[in-house]
Amino acid sequence: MNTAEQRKTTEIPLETRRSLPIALLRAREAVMAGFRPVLARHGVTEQQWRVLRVLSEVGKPLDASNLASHASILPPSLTRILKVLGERKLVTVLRDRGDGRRVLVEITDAGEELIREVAPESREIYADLERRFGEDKIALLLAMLDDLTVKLSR
Amino acid sequence: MNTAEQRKTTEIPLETRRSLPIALLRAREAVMAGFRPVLARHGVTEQQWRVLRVLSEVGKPLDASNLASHASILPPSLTRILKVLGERKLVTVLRDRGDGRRVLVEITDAGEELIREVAPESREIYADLERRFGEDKIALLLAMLDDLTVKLSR
DNA sequence: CTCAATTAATTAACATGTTAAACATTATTG
DNA sequence: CAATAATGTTTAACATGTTAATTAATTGAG
Repeated sequence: MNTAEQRKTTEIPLETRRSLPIALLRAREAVMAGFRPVLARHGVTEQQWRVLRVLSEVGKPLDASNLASHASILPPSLTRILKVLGERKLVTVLRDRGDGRRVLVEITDAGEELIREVAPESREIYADLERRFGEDKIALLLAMLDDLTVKLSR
Repeated sequence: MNTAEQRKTTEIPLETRRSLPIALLRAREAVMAGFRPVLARHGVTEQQWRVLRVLSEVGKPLDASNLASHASILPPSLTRILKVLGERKLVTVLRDRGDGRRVLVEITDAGEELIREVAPESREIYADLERRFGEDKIALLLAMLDDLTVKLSR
C-alpha cells in the first residue's frame, strides 16, 4: 500500500486547469481517443485520413499548398505523408504542367474505397459523441471555436 | 497572374469545417501562435514550459507519472524532455528512496527564475486574447471544453 | 519466503510538428 | 532579355506524439 505522503502528489494543479491551450489539447485528445482505434484498424494515421478526406471532398486534384492548408497540416509534414500515401497507391502525385513548381495530388480509386470503408465507423463514433455531449452543445462549441480561430488570425 | 481554374482550387471543403477534432486543432494553433514566439525567445518549447509550470505550481517534487498527467504529456515524451531540462539545470531528477521504480522531479532555482522571466509576457498574451475574444466567452469555452473532456473520459 | 503478476519508467521505432535553409521554377524589374 | 525577387516544394535537424516492447522494482498469492 502507498503512504499518505505519496497520495498527496496526486493533487490537481491550479492555473493549469484554466489554461485555454491545455483545455483545447485535452479536449482534442478525448475526442481523438474515439477515432484513433478505428483509423488504426484500417492502417491510416489521423493526418493521412485528413489528407484523403480533403481530396475526396474536393473531388479534384489539389496542389500541395492548398491541400496542406485545407487539411491543417504543415507543408513539410505533407511531403512525408504524400510519400507513404503514394507508395500505398492511395493518391497519385504529379507535377503541374504550366507551373513546374507545383505538385498536383489526386485520390485514387483505392483511396476512395478506403474512405468508403472507414466512413461508416467514423460517423458512428461521431454520432456517439453527439449523443454523449449533446448535438446542440457541439454546434455551439464548433461556432465558438471557429469564432476564436478567426478572431486570432488577424 | 493566375488563371481562373487555378483560383478555383482555393475553395473551402465541406465536411471538414464541421469536424470537431479539426476545429479544436485549428483553435489551438491560433492560440499557440501567440505564445510560441514568447517561449522561443526564452529557449523553451511549449511542452518544456508546461513541465516547468506544473512543477512550480505544485511546489514540491513530483514523480514522472503524475507530472506527465498534469502536464498532458505522454511518459515517453516526458523522459526525453526531462533529459534536456536536467542538462540545462532547470530541474533535478532523482530516484525515489522507498520506491526505486519512481523518479522524483523538482524544479531548480534557475527553473523558477525562468518562470519569473516568462510569466509576465505570457500573461500579457493571455490578456490580449481575453480582450480580443471576450473574457466571458473564454470562461464559457473553458467550461464546455472541460465538460466535453470529462464526458468522453468514461 | 519465493515466484509469478503488477507497476513505473525507459527504450525503440515510426509518424508528425516546427523552424530554417536549400532548390527549382516562375514572375518582375530595369 | 538578363539579373533579381518571389513562390512552391522539399530537405534538414531537432522535438514531440504514439504504440509496443523492455527493464527494474515492488507487490501479492500461496
